Amino acid sequence: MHTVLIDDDFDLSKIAWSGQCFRTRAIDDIGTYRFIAGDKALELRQLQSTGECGAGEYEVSCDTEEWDGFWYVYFDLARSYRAIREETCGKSEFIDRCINSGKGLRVLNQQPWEMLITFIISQRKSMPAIASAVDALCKHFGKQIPGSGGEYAFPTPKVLAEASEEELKACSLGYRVPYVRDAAQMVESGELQLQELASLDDDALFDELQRVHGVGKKVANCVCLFGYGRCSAVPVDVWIERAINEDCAGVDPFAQFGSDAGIIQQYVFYYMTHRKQPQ
DNA sequence: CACCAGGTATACG
DNA sequence: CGTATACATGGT
Repeated sequence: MHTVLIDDDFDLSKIAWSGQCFRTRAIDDIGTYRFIAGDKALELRQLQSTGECGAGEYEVSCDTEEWDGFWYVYFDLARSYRAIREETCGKSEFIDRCINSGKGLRVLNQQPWEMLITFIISQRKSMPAIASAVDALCKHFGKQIPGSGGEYAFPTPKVLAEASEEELKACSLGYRVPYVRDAAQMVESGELQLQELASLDDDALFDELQRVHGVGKKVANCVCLFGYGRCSAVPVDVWIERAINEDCAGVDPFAQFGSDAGIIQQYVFYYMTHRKQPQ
């Protein structure tokens, strides 16, 4: 338990409900959030604000070593989101509106395995439904995380590869059960080496991921962006499609942002899913 | 209680 | 090649 100073955009609420991590919880009513990644859990809250967009002092539940070695990377704190906001400002009225609404967002660096399974599950599910299915999967198949307040780690490839169809079905995976099993078996057998894929270029990584049954363009892009830090990857789902068609006159607004396109996509996704207006 | 959800595989023409 | 359709199940 110690405090850290974060000198950049960092809005826990926006990060938590931005559709990239589904195991986050609001712990109390004073702004404490719990994030779970792999076999680690972290609680944190803002103590003091020193700037806009959530910059300031935060109390974190881990030690300095774990913060510097893991969570600093997880929260992508080496990147200046303020700089990205400033650089992109003024290029598009719509994008400006999205970024303004999502100020404080960050794109998290999560684990490829967890992203692969989570986004296979995500297809044709609402965000609350994704969260409950992933939760059920972790409770059924994950190890308890000591001192985490009863949280479970994300299950290993081995455990999911050996799980029965009935056990997986009990986690509300529906027709995705064979997808999850196949993915787990490919990883467990070594047919798909997630660690090795990190050395591939963006296009090769994108193609390799789609060898998995149930992984198409959208899920592959999510894994590239959220699991491998490929910030040029733009997952296009119904919300982004809607933004392109209804707010951008059918013209893709992301390509112009090059290696930051995936980050801009996240602001747009946040805007589209949080704006008060029935489409 | 219909309707839709951070899509994809498969079957057509 | 492009377009149409089935898919399981939970939130709202």
